[in-house]
Amino acid sequence: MESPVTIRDVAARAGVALSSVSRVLSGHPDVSASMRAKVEEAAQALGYEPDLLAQSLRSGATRTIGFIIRDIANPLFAVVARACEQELRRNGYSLILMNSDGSVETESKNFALLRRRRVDGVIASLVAEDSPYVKKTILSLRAPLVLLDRDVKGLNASAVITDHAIGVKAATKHLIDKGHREISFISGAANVYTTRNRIKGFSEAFAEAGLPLPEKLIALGGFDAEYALIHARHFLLKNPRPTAFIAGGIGSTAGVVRAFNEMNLKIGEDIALVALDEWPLFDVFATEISSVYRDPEAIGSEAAHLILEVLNGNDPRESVIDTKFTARASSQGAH
Amino acid sequence: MESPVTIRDVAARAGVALSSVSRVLSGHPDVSASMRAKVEEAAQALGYEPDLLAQSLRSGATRTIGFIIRDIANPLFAVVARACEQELRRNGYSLILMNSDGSVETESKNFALLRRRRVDGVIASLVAEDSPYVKKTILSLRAPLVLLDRDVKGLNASAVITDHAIGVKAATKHLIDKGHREISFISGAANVYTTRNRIKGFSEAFAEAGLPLPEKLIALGGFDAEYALIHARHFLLKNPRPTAFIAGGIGSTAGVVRAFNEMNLKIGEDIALVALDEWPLFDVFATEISSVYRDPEAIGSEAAHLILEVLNGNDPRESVIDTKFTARASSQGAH
DNA sequence: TTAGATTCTGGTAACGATTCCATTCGGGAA
DNA sequence: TTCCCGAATGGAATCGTTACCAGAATCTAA
Repeated sequence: MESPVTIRDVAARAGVALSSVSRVLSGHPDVSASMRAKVEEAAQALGYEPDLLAQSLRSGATRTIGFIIRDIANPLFAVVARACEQELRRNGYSLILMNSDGSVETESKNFALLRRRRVDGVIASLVAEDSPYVKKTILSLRAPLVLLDRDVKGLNASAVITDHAIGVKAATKHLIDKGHREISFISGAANVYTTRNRIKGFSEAFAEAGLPLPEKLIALGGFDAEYALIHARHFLLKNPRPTAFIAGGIGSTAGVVRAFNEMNLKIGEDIALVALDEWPLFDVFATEISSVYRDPEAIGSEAAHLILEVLNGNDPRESVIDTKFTARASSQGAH
Repeated sequence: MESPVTIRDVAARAGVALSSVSRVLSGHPDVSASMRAKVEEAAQALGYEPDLLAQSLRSGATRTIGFIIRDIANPLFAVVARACEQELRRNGYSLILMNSDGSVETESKNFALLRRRRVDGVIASLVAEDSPYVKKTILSLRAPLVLLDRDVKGLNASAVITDHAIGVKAATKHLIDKGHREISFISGAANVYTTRNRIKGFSEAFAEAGLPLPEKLIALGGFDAEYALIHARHFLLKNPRPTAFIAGGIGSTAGVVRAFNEMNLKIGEDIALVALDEWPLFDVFATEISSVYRDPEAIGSEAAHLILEVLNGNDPRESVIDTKFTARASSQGAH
């Protein structure tokens, strides 16, 4: 009910000048004890709270970080976002969340809006690295940027990079060792580092085994379940049929497994599967699924650290998170 | 590289007054065609973008909504948040995300920070309805509020309420019909509407069947997996042992199923289970689990609608989302 | 006692936008 | 020609805060 109380009201009540109130409240050294007492009493009595908007306008810093992501409902990224928000909050920053819905245009609009909101920095998982918007949009941001698993040249941005290759390579080698040759790989498009780095691991394993890459079984076009479903279906009708699948992400895994179900293929018996990334209740309802795991908590808090570093005057840098392959029942021998 | 261009620069380039530029850009009717042309040319040429911070300070509206939630990594709430953000974005609002980490103190601090940030409204899923902080904190918010599945008296807030009772009652009736009597119910504390409403459905089913409520098998204390694990373990060692479990939420389900696994109980054979809420890949890796479903997309977009309604001058109101019980293999007869 | 340095305080100009008020310039009516 | 009204424009105040500058008061040293 009471109207918001400003520094002006505090000054009036304490019987001092605006500037003195400001000095007391912002901890300036040149204030007498009596002045401090008067102002603090008045501020307390009136329940004064500084207006962050006005402070931001004046100081140029909003203590606000933009977080742009394809889809917060991807459980991996939800954990990334949580860890990131927690760490930023501990440091006095708030997080503005935006989904880009898989659209480079939406993403670009999101960047523009964050710029107009004068955020102090942005953490982003780009939809694509090669869109014509991207570089222009980002360069005009005039704020530090942390990329999540993306590699865009000439940006001077920080990045949290995941070493997918190491985990995918181990997974692929494992499948090859088990006798699989016709291994299908379904994931998002190659215009993001994530995919390229995974394919790198996939290819290296084949090369080291002296085997040809099964190029016709690779589908790189979308992280969504629908894309994976359509391509898994298609591959499963081929002759020879793939004996194993590597699904690049939670959405892809959902699509691939739906295709298996449609064709009544039992995972680990009729068909092998390795999932890249795990999801909630993985440990109780997918205990048999071999996986390549990355720690989303680490990614989120590392992203926060990187942006805070730059805000504290340090140079942008890259930080690498590793992945770990775990073999389970879903990736046994080929028949 | 270029320093940010202000309305001042535009005025200088166009050779007109600040106020004229503002009038043109904000679509005021009293501007001549030539003035409009001059200003628009200058704004275009300089790449002028209005500063939302300054606009907010002046206008009193930040076009920003706070979103306070226990844990964004709960996949249900991640979908709620996505739908909400999308809808708000379409209407020109941005969303500030804050996790309260299950702590009423953190929650209270979050509210205070949002107040200082002068958000236009807040959407919140409270940790508890009865904490001493809650009402004071919320009343001092001075902005419209939408509660998610919470019932706090005397607030004049909007709310998106889920009718859990109907789904839980159907689930409980189903279990009773299948011969279960010793049904355990594990969920969060009763100081949130969610839990009370679920227990209402649970109780009603027993009452209508003329059976006593199995009070000793009810554990209401936490939505987290750990709480559910500990209490499920404990109940499973009782004599007589419960023959069925209802797990209140995704975390609870995780804990309960872990307890089953520890004791080598096979779901649907040795023990019956109904999960409240579904999770990602439920349809492919938990196809046998009976569930009570609520649509998180609907909850999120409805929350956005409710806050927009109040921002447009309407009175706060309540909106109810229903739930649906689906029987599957996990909830067959007792032995 | 006085010059000079040190505290401390108040007034005022920003930050970038909007909005009210007053002024100017036409055009139309008497 | 004079008067008035409306359209168009510029100037200034304002949102709530911080920071600079100048002046007053106190203190130290010669």
